[in-house]
Amino acid sequence: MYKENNKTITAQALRRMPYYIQQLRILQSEKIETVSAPKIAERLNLNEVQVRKDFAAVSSTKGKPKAGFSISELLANMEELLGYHNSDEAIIVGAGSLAQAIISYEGFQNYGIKIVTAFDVNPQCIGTEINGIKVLTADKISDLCRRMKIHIGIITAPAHQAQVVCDQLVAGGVLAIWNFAPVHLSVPEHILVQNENLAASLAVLSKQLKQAMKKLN
Amino acid sequence: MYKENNKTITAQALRRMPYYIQQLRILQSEKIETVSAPKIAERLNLNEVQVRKDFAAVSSTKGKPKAGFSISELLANMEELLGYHNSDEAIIVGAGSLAQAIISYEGFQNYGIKIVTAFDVNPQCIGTEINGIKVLTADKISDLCRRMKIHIGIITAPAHQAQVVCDQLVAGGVLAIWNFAPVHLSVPEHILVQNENLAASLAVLSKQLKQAMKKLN
DNA sequence: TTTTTATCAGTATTATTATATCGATATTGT
DNA sequence: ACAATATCGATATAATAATACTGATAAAAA
Repeated sequence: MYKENNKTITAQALRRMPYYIQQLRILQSEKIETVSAPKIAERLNLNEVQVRKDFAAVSSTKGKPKAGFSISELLANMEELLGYHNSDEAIIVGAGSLAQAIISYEGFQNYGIKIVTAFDVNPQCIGTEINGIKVLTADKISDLCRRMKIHIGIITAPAHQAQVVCDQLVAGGVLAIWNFAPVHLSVPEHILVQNENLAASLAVLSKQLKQAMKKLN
Repeated sequence: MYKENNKTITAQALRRMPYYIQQLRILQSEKIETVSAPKIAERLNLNEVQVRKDFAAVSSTKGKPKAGFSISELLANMEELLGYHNSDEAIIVGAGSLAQAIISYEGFQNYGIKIVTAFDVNPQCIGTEINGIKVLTADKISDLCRRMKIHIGIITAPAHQAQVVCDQLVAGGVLAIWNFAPVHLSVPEHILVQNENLAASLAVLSKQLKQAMKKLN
């Protein structure tokens, strides 16, 4: 749970923000200026009250009965909240196809994160470029992080290398780690780890599907 | 929330299963036969009670005071739960680097999902292979899904194509969609959509980091 | 054999998140 | 100007998830 000008935004609400932004942008491109919570709720298949609360939690101004909220203000508030305008540099470790996908991910920089270098252990990759980002040898991780004061590390290395890489990042002074390896990472207390575990999502999907199929029979 | 032999597994517990499996496998490889909830909790930085409840929810046998749970049984139960042994076929739409990463993802089939074909609109990709999986032209999506009775579709296409692709999948009889495009998909009631939104995770990470940095100053 | 101890199962409590309800109010149409 | 209506904010309730507590018990130690 996070606070922004004495308002509280829940973790779940934060995860919904990108979807709101997407919808608001669409409306904005249609020259619409205000929108109500129920309208957005309908478009995103969410509960009306939930959307209104989320809007209230980020919006710097109040919504008006009947009219709703100002789209441009909501967008500005959400972008501010998500750190669109203050970019922080990041590095990525493991220069495989996942790294490539992440590097070329549209709207990455919008979230205040800019990938400056990639690392890999494979000598074949080293020296090459991915979307304009150089791939360096993995021994230099801590060194470069320290010199460039990098705060964010992204791990797309294979599971068996993830902990080693993680330790190097921490040694280099990295504060937040975005981990795509399907393993738990041990880190000191103060380090943030955000796990992006395909396996976990797959587990949920697979289970849900099993349920759904059972119903069909 | 899901039921398995009159036990209830929460969605959150399900997401933790892959982590448990990972740890249990490590212990098993060290020839250890039983493990207690607090031990696993410590390794994964989780609450002891949470782990015990999760174990109780999947385990076919009870844990023993002082000794804990049988590792091999827990593993068998978790694998069964996640559908390790009954594979369902899936297709992936959008044959870019993300698709490649997913296709080559280790242990994919473990979750009961096997990718049989990829699709793309780009004529350059069509006919090529990614890790042994053929890339076909996107017009054939519904047709192939229907003919092969595919139940799972994975969308790695760009945001602006996602809804079109989604509609084609639904038209082809797909029941569950794993969506990597950072947009909301409109689907009929009965279709399952699992969103894997990098933007949403990034939003959380970025916000957390901002908080953490504030503390440091 | 008795005591100690780690762990369990079950129940209670708390925290978080989602949804429902209701009176107040700005806008629209009569 | 007035009534109808969509939407708001606020408060209340419900659902879900996490954590704390307690007495019972199997295994290890004395």
